[in-house]
Amino acid sequence: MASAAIPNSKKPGRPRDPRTEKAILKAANHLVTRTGLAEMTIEGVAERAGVGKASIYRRWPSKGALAFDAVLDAILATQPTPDTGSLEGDLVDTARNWVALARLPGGRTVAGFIAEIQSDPDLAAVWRQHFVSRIRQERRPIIERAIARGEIPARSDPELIMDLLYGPLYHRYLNGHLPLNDAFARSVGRMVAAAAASGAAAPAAA
Amino acid sequence: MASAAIPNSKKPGRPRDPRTEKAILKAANHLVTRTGLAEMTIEGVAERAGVGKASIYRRWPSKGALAFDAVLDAILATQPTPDTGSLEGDLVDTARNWVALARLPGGRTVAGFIAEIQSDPDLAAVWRQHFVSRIRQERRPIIERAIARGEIPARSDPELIMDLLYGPLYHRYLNGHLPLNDAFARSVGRMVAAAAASGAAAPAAA
DNA sequence: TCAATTACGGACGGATCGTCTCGTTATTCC
DNA sequence: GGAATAACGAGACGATCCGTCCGTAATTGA
Repeated sequence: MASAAIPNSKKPGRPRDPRTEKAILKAANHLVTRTGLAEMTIEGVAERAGVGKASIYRRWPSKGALAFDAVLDAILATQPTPDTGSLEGDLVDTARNWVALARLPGGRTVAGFIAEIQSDPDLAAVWRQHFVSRIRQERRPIIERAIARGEIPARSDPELIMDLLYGPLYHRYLNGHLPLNDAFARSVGRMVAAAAASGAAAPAAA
Repeated sequence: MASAAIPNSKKPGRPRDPRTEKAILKAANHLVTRTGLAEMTIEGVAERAGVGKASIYRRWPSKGALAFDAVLDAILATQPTPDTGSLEGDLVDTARNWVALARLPGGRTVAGFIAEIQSDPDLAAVWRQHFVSRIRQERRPIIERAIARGEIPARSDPELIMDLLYGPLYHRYLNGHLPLNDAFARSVGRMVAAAAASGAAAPAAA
């Protein structure tokens, strides 16, 4: 009954060197955070990592997929789910954390991914599943606690509230038409909390 | 005192053929709306228009600038400023119009520009000035009328309200994590109207 | 008439893509 | 031990597209 649970290499041929993968990811992380995803090239990563291009293509199907693996964990680590005791407090903190990430060195990294997924459907699917949906799943307790506290109606749509919160932040982040700062984050959190408290996020009773 | 008001060619050298410019714009419009901005190439436009690449670079500094000129008027023409008599009605109509544009054939055109400006600062400046700011300017009466009707506080921030409205629409449009449909447009308009009516878009009194 | 100037279409060198080949190395199966 | 297999770094390769340069054509002004 020995199934595929054993990580022992049982396939013939030379096994992949784990250091190769680490070197590629490290080089990709450096280039994508320093120069941006658009400027990062597979050839550049290969040169910096001291590997052949084939060793990259053997592991990742595209530049975007590699860059995603190279930076995802670090980005997610900066975005905890707050628990302040009120809906407005949680929404404001969430928004402020996001703005703080965007203003960090390398803060344009997410913008590079949004740009990339507009013309790479495969990467878009990975992005939605492992980034957008994952963060939203982690933020669900904010809404659930607000409902439990009686701050908002029980039927309030969590996805709608999340879109209302993150949407304006991404909007300024991607368009750059107005400052993306702490004051804006607070305003957005306050607005969304007010809208949700008014019951507008629940199906219309009329 | 004859100033530069006369269109007569008075500069030396061969004058530009006006048909060349029209042919380029027509070819660019076709390619950007059919295949997307990322897939459009200057070489492709030149071939389709039957002109040399230099004739394109002589007129536009980049692919994005050309595409922008080729499609801007058509896009703006689909986005009128509604006047329904209520803030919620105006916001809902604005959102619905935008969603309708996004769902049209060629509806990914704007996504291509958002992607492009993430790595083209010059195009980003043009985009902000001639698209984002222009649309916002045209929507100002929505807020002003709502203030005049007493629906929202006089100090309400129009930019904040616009970001709250457009942000969530763009968010679903660019990420594709959830459907961008008429129901969503209505919900967003209703939420933003509720938030603004609550006074959350005005500077905190506390 | 002719020098100066600018537009024209097409040719050109350069960057990067993704694939492929080379000679070598590490591992499995018999 | 030896054949088969697959990963390794290096880089050649054809393809695509970039942005500029080149020779020619059209126009102005002296």
